[in-house]
Amino acid sequence: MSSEVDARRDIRRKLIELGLNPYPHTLKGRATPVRDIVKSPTLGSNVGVAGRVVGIRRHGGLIFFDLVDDGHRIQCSISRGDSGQEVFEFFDKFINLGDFVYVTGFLYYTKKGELTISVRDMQLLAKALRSPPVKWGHRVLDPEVRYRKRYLDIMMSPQVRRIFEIRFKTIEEIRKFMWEKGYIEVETPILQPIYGGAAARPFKTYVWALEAEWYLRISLELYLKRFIVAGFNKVFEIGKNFRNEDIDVEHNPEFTMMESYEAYADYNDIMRLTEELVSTVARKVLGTDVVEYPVGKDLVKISLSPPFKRVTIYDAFREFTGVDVEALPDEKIKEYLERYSIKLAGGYDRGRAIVKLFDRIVGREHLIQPTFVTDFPRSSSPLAKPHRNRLDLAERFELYVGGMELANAYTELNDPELQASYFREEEERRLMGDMEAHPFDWDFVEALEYGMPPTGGLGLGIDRLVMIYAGVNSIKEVVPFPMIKPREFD
RNA sequence: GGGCCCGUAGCUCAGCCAGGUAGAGCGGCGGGCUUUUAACCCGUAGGUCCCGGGUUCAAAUCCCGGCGGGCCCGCCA
Repeated sequence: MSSEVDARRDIRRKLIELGLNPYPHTLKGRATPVRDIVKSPTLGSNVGVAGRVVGIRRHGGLIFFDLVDDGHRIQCSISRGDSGQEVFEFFDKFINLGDFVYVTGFLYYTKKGELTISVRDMQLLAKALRSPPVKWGHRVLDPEVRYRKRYLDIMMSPQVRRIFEIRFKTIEEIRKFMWEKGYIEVETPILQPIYGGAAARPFKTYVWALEAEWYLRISLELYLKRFIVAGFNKVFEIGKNFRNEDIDVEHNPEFTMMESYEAYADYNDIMRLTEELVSTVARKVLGTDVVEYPVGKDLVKISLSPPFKRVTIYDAFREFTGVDVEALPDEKIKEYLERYSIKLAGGYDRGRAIVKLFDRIVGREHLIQPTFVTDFPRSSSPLAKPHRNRLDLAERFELYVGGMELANAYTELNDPELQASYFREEEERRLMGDMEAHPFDWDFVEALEYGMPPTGGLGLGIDRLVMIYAGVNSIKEVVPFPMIKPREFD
């Protein structure tokens, strides 16, 4: 089974015996990025290139091989005649697929017209003891291998590499966008004595120094608002949240959020900010704000150009189901809950029931093109400010794209007395068994008591945004190292 | 939490339904080949058939239990 590894260990040993370090500290010369060489090749010029050997084609006295450097491939050739006996035999005896090498030589085009380096000298930079599992450019297929050994998935498949290029470029462009809007990027604690800002089951941990049980944050919200209380007008943070819940194609227990808070803004301002961000970042990252996203068996064109559609949650029900939920008596709503086998932890609550029904019936299926769903029932949104025109609603919106909730935002609640009473409601539900009810955060209420200006806040799911940008419908495709059970080493 | 599917060589898979010597292609190794590019030709090595139990003269194959993975449903973003 390990015969291949054994053979390569032999080569490693032989090299050492010959006084050739299989893992040298430095290159013998200068390496130019393959990206630059491919972009504007100067024929006949002497170049030095470093990379991984991902393909070898032997033709007797001539060998073609492919190097990949930072995702860019270039072909090299070694021949007895042009490269010399010594270089030829070094490659033949000591180089395998997967090795990192440094080569110098001259650029030319082969008969088939491919840009190639005619190698004159080479240096082994790092010996690989294992061969890549697939040929370069071909996808690793076993999903378990892909997720467990993601480095192989990325190494061998440019399509997979591209997804992560999109991911990290997206994060970079979001930062630039927010900076340009005058937001300051801040940091808040990941370990917290009281978690909050969302409805979710937390991860618990123990702080030895304080002899106390703490939590990993489930959102960034309550600490960012403390920054607004502190007097910063525009803050944002990009960071990991942790929710101790199930793993599926839209959820990973550890996921990345961008949250922002802006003093003197309301949720209408935040809608404009959000649609501008989503389209601007798309254009920066992809060069376009029109994407294709798999919905069921179809690839659907999605336009991310502002303005996005705006619809209240009640109008969305009317539009997509023909049902006037607003006018339904509680008994009817309970019937619907029954029909869709939705259980409400913590007892029946009209507002929260309506939101659940919305998630189930409307959101996933109908909201493919970017849509702001607004004005949620107040009782479902304990951190949002009641609607200026209707006390039973909250000034809240969710952004849906591709049937996924991408963002959640409020005109933030800044009345400490109301906030305390909403926390009390949550506490009651918690006592009635709702594991995900918000815990009462006294310290946060006290902060509000010192005065928080009118504020608009946004939470944006980065992983899901990247899914939309990359056109993939599983969060595992965009999380570099998705959560998976560890395996014993064999 | 519930359901469905999958697990055989480094990789992709066949063999399982209908029990009877463990197979192919690619990759590896050896040989040939000086313009190939998923190179080609010849040869060769390589297996805990996921694990444990049961049925049977005989289990990769049938049955039970477990482990791992994927997908769907429920819940959350």
